[in-house]
This record gives sequence, C-alpha cells and structure tokens, in this order.
Amino acid sequence: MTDATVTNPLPPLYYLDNFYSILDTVSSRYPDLLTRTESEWIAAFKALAQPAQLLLVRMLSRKGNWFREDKFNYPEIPSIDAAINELATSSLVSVTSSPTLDVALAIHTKPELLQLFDSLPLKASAKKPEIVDEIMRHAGSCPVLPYRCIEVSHDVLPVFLLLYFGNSRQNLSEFVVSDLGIYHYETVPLNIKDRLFNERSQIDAWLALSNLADEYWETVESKQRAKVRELVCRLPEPFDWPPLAYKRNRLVNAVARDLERLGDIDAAEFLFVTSALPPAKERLARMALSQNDVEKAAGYVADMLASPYNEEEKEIAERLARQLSKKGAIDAPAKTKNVFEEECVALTLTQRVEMISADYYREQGWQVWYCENLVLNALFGLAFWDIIFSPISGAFLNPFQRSPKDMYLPEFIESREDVIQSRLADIRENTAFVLDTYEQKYGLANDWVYWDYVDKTLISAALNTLSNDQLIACFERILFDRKNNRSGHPDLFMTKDGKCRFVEIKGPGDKLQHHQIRWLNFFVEQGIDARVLYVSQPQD
DNA sequence: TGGTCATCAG
DNA sequence: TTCACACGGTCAC
DNA sequence: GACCGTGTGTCTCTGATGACCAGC
Ligand SMILES: [Mn+2]
Repeated sequence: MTDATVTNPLPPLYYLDNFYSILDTVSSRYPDLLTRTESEWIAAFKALAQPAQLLLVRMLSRKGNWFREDKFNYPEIPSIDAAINELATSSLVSVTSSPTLDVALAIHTKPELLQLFDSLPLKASAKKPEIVDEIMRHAGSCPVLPYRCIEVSHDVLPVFLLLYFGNSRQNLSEFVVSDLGIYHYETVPLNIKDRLFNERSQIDAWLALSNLADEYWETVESKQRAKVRELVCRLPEPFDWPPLAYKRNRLVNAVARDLERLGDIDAAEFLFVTSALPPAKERLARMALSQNDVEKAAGYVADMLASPYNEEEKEIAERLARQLSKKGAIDAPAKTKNVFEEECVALTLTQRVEMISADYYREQGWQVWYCENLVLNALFGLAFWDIIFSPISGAFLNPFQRSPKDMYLPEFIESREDVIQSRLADIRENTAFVLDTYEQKYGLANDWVYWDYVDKTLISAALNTLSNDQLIACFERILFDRKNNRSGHPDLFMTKDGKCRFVEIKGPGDKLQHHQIRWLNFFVEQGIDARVLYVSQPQD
C-alpha cells in the first residue's frame, strides 16, 4: 500500500475550509453562470457567523434535505440552537415542529414511529415499509414534535461540486483523502480562466442528466428493469456539445439495451438511432438481423465499415458483414489470420489457473508476473508522464485529477501532437528515463500507473527485454485508442535470459476475447514473443 | 442479538 | 455511477 | 463459432455507527 497507513491530522474546521475553497473557485471561475439564487445564497452564507456556517455545511454534505435538531452531534459547534436560529433568520433553512407526514415518516426510525403513533394498531414485528404504509392509511398528520425539524432551503452543493470539479463523480471527500495523505496528486498549475461550461443551459442539462442516470441505476439495482420504460420519455434530445452528447448517449444506450432485452424492439431502435456512440449501430444491425431484415442490417454494417468509431466497431462490422455475406447481402472482408502460437498443457488446478500457469513457466526458468494490463499501462503512464500532466488549457480544472480531462478524447493527441512525436523519438534513443520517472513520481496518482501493483523490478525487466522500437510500437498502439487499448493485454508477462514473453492464459471453458486477439497478433507482428496457453485438467 | 447494509467522519 | 475479465449457457451452421 | 447474461473482484480510503431485520 502506497503510504496508506500514514494519515495526517486534519485542521479542526477542515470541512469549512474545503467548502470555502469550492465557493471561492466557483465564484471567480463562473461569476456569469451562477443563477441569482446561487449568488444570493453565497452572499448570505458568507454573512453568517461561523457556527451557522459549520452547521449548514454539515447538513449540505449529508444525504437528504431534512434533519432533526435532536440528532445533531457536532461538538465543534458551540450552540446548535443559535446556529439553527441564525440559519432560519437568513432563510437558508426552514424550521418546523410539525413536518408533513411523509417527511416525518422518513426522518424517524421504526421504534420512534411505533411510539409516535402508538394510538394506531401497529405491529412491532412488521417491516418498516409496512408500518409506513399503515400510518399513511390511518393517520392524517404527524403529531407536534418536541424537537425541531430543519429543511435545507437550497440544494446548492451539487451545482457547486459540478462547477468546481468539472464532473459529477468527485465530492468534498477528495479534499479529505488528499489531506490525510491517502492520495497524492501531481501538481499542475490551474488557470482560473479555464472553464468547462460556457452557458448556463449546459450546467442545467448536465445536472438533469446526472439525476436521470442516478434514477436509472437505482431501478437497475432494484432489479426492476421493466421500470426503465418510464424513463424513456424523459431522456433529452441529442446535444451538440460533446461532453453532454457523450453523457447522454451512454445513458440512451443503456436504456435502449434494456428495452431490447425486454423485447421492446421498436422503442429500442427509436432510441439507438439517436445515439452516435457504440454500440448503438451494432445493436441496430443485430436487431435488424434477428428480425430477418437483411437489407436494413446491411445498411448499418456498411455505415460502420465506412466510418468506424474505433477499431472495435470496425471489427464488429467486419464480423457482421461476414454473417450477412452468407445471405448474399453484402461482400465482406476476409477474416484475418491469427499469427500467434497456441500452447496446450494439462495442469492440476489447485488455485487460479493464472497462478498455476505462472508456476509452470517458473519451472522453465522464467521470472513471471501476473499483471494483465498493469505493466504496459504503467510503462506508458511513466514514459509520457509530463505530457499527460502538461498544463494544456482546460485539461486540469481541479487539484485532484489522475489524468487530464481530455485523456480519452481525440483532442488529447491533437493538442499534444508535437511533444508526443518527439517523446517517441526520444524513446528510440533511450528508455532509462522511465525508471527515473518511476522514482521521482512514486506514489502520485496517475490513471495509468497503479503503484501498489507494479514494482520497479517489473518495470526495469520490461525495459530491459523489450527493444526500444517494440516499446514505441506498444505506446503508439495505446496512444491510438487510449480508452480501448488500455485493456486486453495478456495475463502473464515473463522474462528469461534477456528475452520477454506475454502469455494469455485460458482455462477450461474460457475463450480468447476479441481485444485479446488483437493484442496477441500485434505483439507477434512487432516481433514480441506472445502466445496463448490453453490449460486443461489432466486425465487420471 | 448477531449479521448486513447504508451512511458518515476524518 | 464501474470496469475488466471469466464462466457457462444457447443457438445456428 | 458467435453471442449473450451473469458472476467476481475491484485498481477511487477505512473504520465507526446506527438502522433494519431475521432468528432465537
Ligand atoms: Mn486469461
């Protein structure tokens, strides 16, 4: 574990400091995009005394809008009572002792509800949802409570987080895990003029889409896939702005795939045709094919062949074309022949087949690592470290990034074309700097380098056994499609006598995946020893 | 009352 | 708002 | 052989606490 055991103490009011960092950044980066409500909220917040600020940030960083005065336990806030009063006076919260019934039901535990509504014939053994139903049926309202309930008036945190981080995945705990020393981030100069959003409508659409995606995942998690039908009409129309278009099409593809599984082929098609993101065209072709509409399927396949989104979509189209050509609908490119070796062996499987196979090669004198994608990705992340973290405008929006915002977008290459080319040329001459980078950057978060899983001996073994040209070829392949070519690497990497070998392990019943085949063929074309090992159980 | 899960804190 | 991979099944050829 | 759905570990922290439930 990289330093994870060492945790630094946090300053006493760390969460208020962190919240202020966000407010300050957001209001200086996006003064023109904040709504009137948000600007006034910030002004009102800053005018509060510190205890009231503390309590409000505590509430904002918790789930839900409703809280109970009697349940607060914040020793750092001198008077909860005074803080609540001040927040209520500023209209930042509203306060009541008689909340509506549904709120009361949500903020009380089951034992509390049994006591609160003891005049109703409730069964203590019933589950909470049943008790809630029962109370809803028989009680008109909630009795007046001996404590106050507080509702946060404006749920401003999601907007501020989105504007600060530039995504809807990171939150206030980024500050904490970083300050505790659990994560260490590369320092990249941030420019306050760099903005992700340029219109308010982009922010609102983003938040709406995030909420919709949340809802979608909740329905999927609750195993009620049929309910996704209710989401369909709330999906937004396609966007021109790429970040929103991508986010939208991912959700559309997921929903459409569920509709397809539910047998709602027409509805699925209706959605897929609005999505430019794979696998939309593939699904359209397959749906047409399964309905025996060969013409239509051929149309989508031809479309994919003419302008494939990436290597994967191109291969899928070629396979589909071969299926269609049997029906005489289209002429298909021939199947490419595999050029890697296939080795077969019978081994007794006492643990994971990859481990057993690693021992099998160790007995032959190899030094073996079961590292899958880790080794090539780490080499790439190290060799291109300063390019990945170069302060390109708009690429770094917050101090907690493991990669630039455009790492997996076409712009990554376009904006860095020259430095990438000159780095590749450098690597042709020497690769020793990669190990230096390993030492200098050890522990710093990088999307490509998982320090706890890739040790220095592995990195130097790879550098010593792959030729510079082979390394360049691997990097070019990763650079070509950063998103897809960071996976599919063989299970085992091994070295012996200054040579290396990649081996993908296939146990009984396991088959090569398409991207694994692409990598194996690529290695062999580059003169790198790569093969698949088929392991079977010995017959007794 | 012990196990599981969600939530919160640092 | 998850991803990569393995596994086991079906279907058609 | 091709495709599909599902399971598994996980590589976005770790431990404490409380709510809930089932079983005794
Ligand atoms: Mn394998």
